[in-house]
Amino acid sequence: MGDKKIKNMEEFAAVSGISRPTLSKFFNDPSSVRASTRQRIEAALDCYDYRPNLYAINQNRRLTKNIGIIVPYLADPFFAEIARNIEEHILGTGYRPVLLGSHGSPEQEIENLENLRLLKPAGVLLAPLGRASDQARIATFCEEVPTVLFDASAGTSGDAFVGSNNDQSVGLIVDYLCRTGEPPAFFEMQTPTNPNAYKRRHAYLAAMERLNHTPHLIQAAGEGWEFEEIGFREGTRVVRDRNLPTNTILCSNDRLAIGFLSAAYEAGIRVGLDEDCSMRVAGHDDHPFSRYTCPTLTTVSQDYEAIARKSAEALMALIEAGQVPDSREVTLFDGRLVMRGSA
Amino acid sequence: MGDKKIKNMEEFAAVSGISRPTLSKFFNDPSSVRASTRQRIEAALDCYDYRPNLYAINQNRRLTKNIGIIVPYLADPFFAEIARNIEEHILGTGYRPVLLGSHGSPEQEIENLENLRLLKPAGVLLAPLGRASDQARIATFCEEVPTVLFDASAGTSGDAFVGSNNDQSVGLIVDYLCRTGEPPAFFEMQTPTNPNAYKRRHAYLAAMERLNHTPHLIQAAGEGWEFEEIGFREGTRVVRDRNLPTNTILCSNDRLAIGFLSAAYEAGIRVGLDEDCSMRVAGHDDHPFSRYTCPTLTTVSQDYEAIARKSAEALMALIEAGQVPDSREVTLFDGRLVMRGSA
DNA sequence: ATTTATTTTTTACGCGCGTAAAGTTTTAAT
DNA sequence: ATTAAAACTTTACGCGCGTAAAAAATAAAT
Repeated sequence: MGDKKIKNMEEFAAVSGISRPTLSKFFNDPSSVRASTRQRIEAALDCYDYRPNLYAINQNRRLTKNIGIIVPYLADPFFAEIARNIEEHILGTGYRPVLLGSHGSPEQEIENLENLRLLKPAGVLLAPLGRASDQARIATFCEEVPTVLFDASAGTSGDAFVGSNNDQSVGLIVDYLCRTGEPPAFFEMQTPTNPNAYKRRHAYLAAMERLNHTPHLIQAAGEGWEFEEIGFREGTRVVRDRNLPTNTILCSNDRLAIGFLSAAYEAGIRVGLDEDCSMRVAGHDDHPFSRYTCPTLTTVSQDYEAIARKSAEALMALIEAGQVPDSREVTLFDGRLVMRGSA
Repeated sequence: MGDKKIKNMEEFAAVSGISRPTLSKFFNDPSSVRASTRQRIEAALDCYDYRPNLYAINQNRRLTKNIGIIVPYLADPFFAEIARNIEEHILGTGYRPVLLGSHGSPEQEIENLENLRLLKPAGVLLAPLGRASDQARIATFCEEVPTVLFDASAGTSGDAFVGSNNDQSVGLIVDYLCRTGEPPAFFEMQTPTNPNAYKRRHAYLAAMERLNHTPHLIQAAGEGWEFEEIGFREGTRVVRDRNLPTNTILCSNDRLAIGFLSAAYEAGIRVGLDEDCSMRVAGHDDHPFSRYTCPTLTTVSQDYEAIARKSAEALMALIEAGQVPDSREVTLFDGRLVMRGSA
């Protein structure tokens, strides 16, 4: 590392013997200068502690090297994990990730978009809240900034969408549950905030019809992002009332399932595949915590890594193309069955 | 909201009839201009869509209105939650929070500090990794930027520290466990990454001595931040070997406890207070997920809100003072006993 | 060695705003 | 009404870098 402090690029040009415009090119893209000069610059950087002023750089550039990442809820390990993956991909391309969480609030989501706009980002990766989102303003934003939506869509906003194939994944777990026991009822939120929830509901209905079984929806009341709480509360009601046509429950997502399992445990109902178990519960997403539930949660995994990679790649492609694409690319990843103890 | 787009402050000065220097003052601090002019400006903002260029603003200011927040691991809901609280407090003061996660990596932590330095932040709130942190570089950073450490300390770096009173909180739960049954053994990581872990170990030893009980440490091997995994693996071994002097386990943190409970469940051991239970397990932190474990986890809560508020306040005080304080303020919050099903 | 293409240097201007200084207007106080 | 203080306007300069254009230097190709 360097020792002597350098004030600005002018000064660094003086001590390194490289002209300032060339240095400017180098700092914007090291590969844009001749290899020999690049080495000279890097050698100088070893002797002198200099990094260009971020604000001066971005003031004149129409587009910065910032990439915004917005997720609906950072306290949900699912999103934290996927955000982490995306961050890593972005860093690998020499861009600078800026992570923002919307805390489940549509106002915060818009606020985040506004703040990002001030950063003049090269592009944005957005996982919208879903139903609660201000679709119109998101659409406006997407027209101004290259944006890839992931996890959930918001209308047809965005130049690309990366998500999971709910038809396939829900079909997979319904198939599995039917093969290994009773057909499942579907446990979900009555008015889910996430558009994936609707897709999963329909996928469940379709899968049950395909298999010639009567579908059964259990719809929990409740708003917001406290899914475990909702799963627990309504799960308690479900196991108390005991008027289910089936003892196999497929939850719309793992967080609901975590709450449901907790409710079943409290009610003294054994969940799982053993002889003495009276109920089976499955989830969806392979949430980081689902391998530590009691019993461990059988679920369908979303391919976090693939979604993160593809989202980042799609955005980089957009940025490099430098123009709005002629068509909106949609990528859906298949889920993988994760057989654990609960079903 | 405004409709007409304004390019820069000069233009906005023209249409609003306010001089540019006054506008500059206003945008830096709305309360620094006369109430009547403030109203005129705000009225103009309603008609015209203008926000000052972030980069131009910060270029000349020696200190920006940015406040950096660094947590060791964003995928841990504990840190996600505390970060969210801090963000809210920062926003309330008119500053702009910038959240960064270190992904459990000391290199990333230093990288985050370096990146923050480029942002010329008014101050930084840092929850260091702990033992793995590059203490020297953190110390250097703290001398250059007003910094409040929270959750964990790093030597005596930072102008203030806000954390929890491990002596009190561990003493509290040890007391409780002893009053209601057997004295607990202490389940922890052998080489914990977090300095709190050492404090808790000592607090446990002290509490047991005070109560005239023989302490017993169960030290799990393992590195990194996959605490549930480590708790599960070593928990499995512990319940298999069954050579414990006690059937009450106090875990150094809730994430270890979550893994441990899962292990106990898998081993068919009932945990809790009921007649048919052969083991009690308690944790520490009141992790967001600990109310959904099976059984629900008895633990000591850390006062997230208080830690977040005090950290933010301490930093704002530092910033407003505008100088290094004569003494390093240390604030420790007491824990609250959270009695649930597991002990 | 000559030509040509590529890269670097020199020179110069501008981005949008912070901010200092001096002059003017408004407000508050007597 | 007079005076002093506070707030505002005018004018002007600078921050650190992007970037365009023309000239010079270097490298590659014949």
